[in-house]
Amino acid sequence: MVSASAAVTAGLAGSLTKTTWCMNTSDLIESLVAERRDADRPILIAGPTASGKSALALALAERLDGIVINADSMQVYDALRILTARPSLEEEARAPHRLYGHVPITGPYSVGRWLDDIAGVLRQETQRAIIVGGTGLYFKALTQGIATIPDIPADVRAAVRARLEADGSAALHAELRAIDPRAADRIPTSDPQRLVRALEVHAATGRTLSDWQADPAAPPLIDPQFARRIVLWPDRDWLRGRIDRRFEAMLADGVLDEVRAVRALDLDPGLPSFRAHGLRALIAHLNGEWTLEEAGERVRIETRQYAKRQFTWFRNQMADWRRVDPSA
RNA sequence: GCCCAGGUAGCUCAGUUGGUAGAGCAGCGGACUGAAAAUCCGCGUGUCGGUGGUUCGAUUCCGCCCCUGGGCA
Repeated sequence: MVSASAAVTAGLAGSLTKTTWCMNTSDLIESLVAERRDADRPILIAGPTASGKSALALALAERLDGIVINADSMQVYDALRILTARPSLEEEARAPHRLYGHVPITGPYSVGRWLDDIAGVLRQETQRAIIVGGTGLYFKALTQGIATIPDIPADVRAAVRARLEADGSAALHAELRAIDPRAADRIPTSDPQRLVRALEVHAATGRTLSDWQADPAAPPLIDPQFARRIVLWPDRDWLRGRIDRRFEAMLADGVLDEVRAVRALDLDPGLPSFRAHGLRALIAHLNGEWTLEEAGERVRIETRQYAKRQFTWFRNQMADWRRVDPSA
């Protein structure tokens, strides 16, 4: 008992070095509650989809009088509560929640907007910040900073995309090589998203993406050395079962009604919010193109593949975060 | 019981005029600086249903057997 909590304290103190040992979530909660002197340290909780992040964050918020702040790129959209597995109204009532569903589904959003949003929240709120989500890039920007590049006007973005369609990626890549050889070296012709990004930054600002990124970075909003950084690391098979069951729960909660309402808006399927797993598949089902069985299988596959990419990110980009096993 | 068509990678299939085989999907690994639930890169040994035979050599040809689907009784 004594030695266990001593080990926990030692582990927290040494969490900057590589942590290979795991603890379960209830031990984690007790250890964080026990460290009273560190009550101002933000808690960062990452983890693959369906690993139980939101429940852990809520439990910690209740115990520590904290505020739960979203770090998930899809849970920000207002019309997709069930599909993106956002906390329910009842859960949101148990502790303050910020940056959930605060963006219209029709709107653009990005890591930059999120950084602005969370900066505002951190400035205003005094309760302990518990930042939770699965979007690795958001945590990276939060703890390491990101180049300060102005917003690109929508018409510039549309123009570059139109030229990609018209001229093809090889032509655009050659163009990029002429203006920003460093970016051309690291961005493959086959990666349209990054190719377009590099070109639109230059078109809108007159500076190359590489130059912007070479600028000294602004200090990160959260000092990673100061924060408690936790990444949930469940067993893969356990997670697969959770993903399957979560989809069944979404159906029971009325996800088809939610998707039907979104479909009725007749939005552009190119919208960022349409990247939400299952949205296209369930719309296809509602249109009679797929059976529910087929759409469900698609959703489960998309979700599993995403979880795998998340593991890759966490393993290689968050190697020094403390791993906690929710399946233990 | 008879006839026909199939049994090849986890799944759906292609292929080898006899020299032990390859796609898509799934899966696994990796990258990641403003759409990141995105975008992109890499990874394919599997008793080629079983067993006998022909052959230098059979997954490929022949015999028998088993299984699946369809048809006839």
